[in-house]
Amino acid sequence: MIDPRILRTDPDRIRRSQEARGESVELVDELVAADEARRGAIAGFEQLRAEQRDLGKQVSRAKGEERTALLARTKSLAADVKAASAASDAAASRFDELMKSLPNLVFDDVPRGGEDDFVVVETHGMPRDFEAEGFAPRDHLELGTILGAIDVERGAKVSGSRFYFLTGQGALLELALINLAIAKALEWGFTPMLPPALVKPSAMEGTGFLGQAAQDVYHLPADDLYLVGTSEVALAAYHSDEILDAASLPRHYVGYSPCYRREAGSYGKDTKGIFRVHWFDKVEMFVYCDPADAESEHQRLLAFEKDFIASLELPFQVLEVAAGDLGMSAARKYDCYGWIPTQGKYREVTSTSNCTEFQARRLNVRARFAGGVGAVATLNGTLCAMTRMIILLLENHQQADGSVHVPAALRPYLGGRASLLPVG
RNA sequence: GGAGGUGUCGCCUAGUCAGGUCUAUGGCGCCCGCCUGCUAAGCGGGUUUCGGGGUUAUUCCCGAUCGUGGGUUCAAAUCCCACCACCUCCGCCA
Repeated sequence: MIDPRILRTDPDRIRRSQEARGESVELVDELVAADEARRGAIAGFEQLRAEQRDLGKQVSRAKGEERTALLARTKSLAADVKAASAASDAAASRFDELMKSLPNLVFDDVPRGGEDDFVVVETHGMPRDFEAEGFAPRDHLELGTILGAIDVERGAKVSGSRFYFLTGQGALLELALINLAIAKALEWGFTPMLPPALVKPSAMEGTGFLGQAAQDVYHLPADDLYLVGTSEVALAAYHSDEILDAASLPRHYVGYSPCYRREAGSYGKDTKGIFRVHWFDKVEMFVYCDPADAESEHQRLLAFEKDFIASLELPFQVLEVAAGDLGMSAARKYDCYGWIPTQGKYREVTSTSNCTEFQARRLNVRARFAGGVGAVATLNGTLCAMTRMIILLLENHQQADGSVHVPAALRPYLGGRASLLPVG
């Protein structure tokens, strides 16, 4: 939720953002009206309540007939107070509901447009020329089979489409990636976290995943719990309803958890292999900071992502995502796209969002700053999404014989081996 | 899942049985000031959070807030109901 005060100071700022997102601009006028109504209702209630309190004191002192007379007056007043209280509650929750439907404010300098209107910020590394090397690259599924690393057939048998098993070297590869990612994050000063993958509705709602993204989320109705699509959800809710010491900011957390996504609406898209799956594991960075530092923290998260991908010797690009393609909670988002040889293009492998105070307001995460108590800013960024990173590693580092070169950074976590070899 | 206990504005705590100056007590911690060569002690003041209003430099006024939500009542920290969290014990389980 954005700061309601902006409605009275700069509603045009919200209009610009809504326009950039391609969302309703009329919502702003509704919000202003609802805010007005809310304040009126509250003022009415407060006045009656003060009267009631005064009369109550008189009653407590009065005796005999005077008391009887006062009781009669205050009895009718009580009904009015009750009605006014209900009216102000209703007006307040109407306003809150509207505010919750409002996505975060996009920064003015975010590129305009939709999914295809991203801006390529940087390009790192060079895709290999397999033709020059004299062989046609195998896709990750074929490599995974040769290496005995990925089993999608049995994944489908056991759990359905878009499920897989990582087996043998594949399982070891994921474990190595986790360890490398956590080791790097520790060097950068992050606190490691193993968060729950099941969360309450408030956590899901607070992080902004129950809006337009709701159909992509698994829900367990028997317990009213949600399966998280990213550990961001639990990490953001970790400090909900808390007032942090400003001196403890910025707080850097790195979480590892499974991620579950229904992938509704992506039927027929990326059906081959493990590019788009209902479950994968991910190491995720999460930051709580002073809103004034959010932009610089965002750049740091992006730098960490780049460092990690580069350490795995993979060619990639950094994109700034256009306003119309931002999630509900992001004010700005950078994606890193890694090169996939058999697709001949760059595909998403990491994503980092600056959510400014949006999630913190909804989850009530505040800090005691010099100017008073206020919402913090939250940011998140992928350090390593396992399935996609495995795809990039297998495809980019494959050799003509089906073996796969292991980047030096990963070797210590793979028992020192320099390549993954086909299994008989 | 069963039984019992606990939940008060940072921490501890008084108040709950007998509803009404509770406008929530006291201590610790913290902040400001005084005193002092410095520190400590001492003394004085302040110290929940949210919302509304007045000023926008500080301050001030009003309403809500005693785990959460309902109910009873003119009036609820206090009485009633439901829920939540934690603790102890029992059962089950990795």
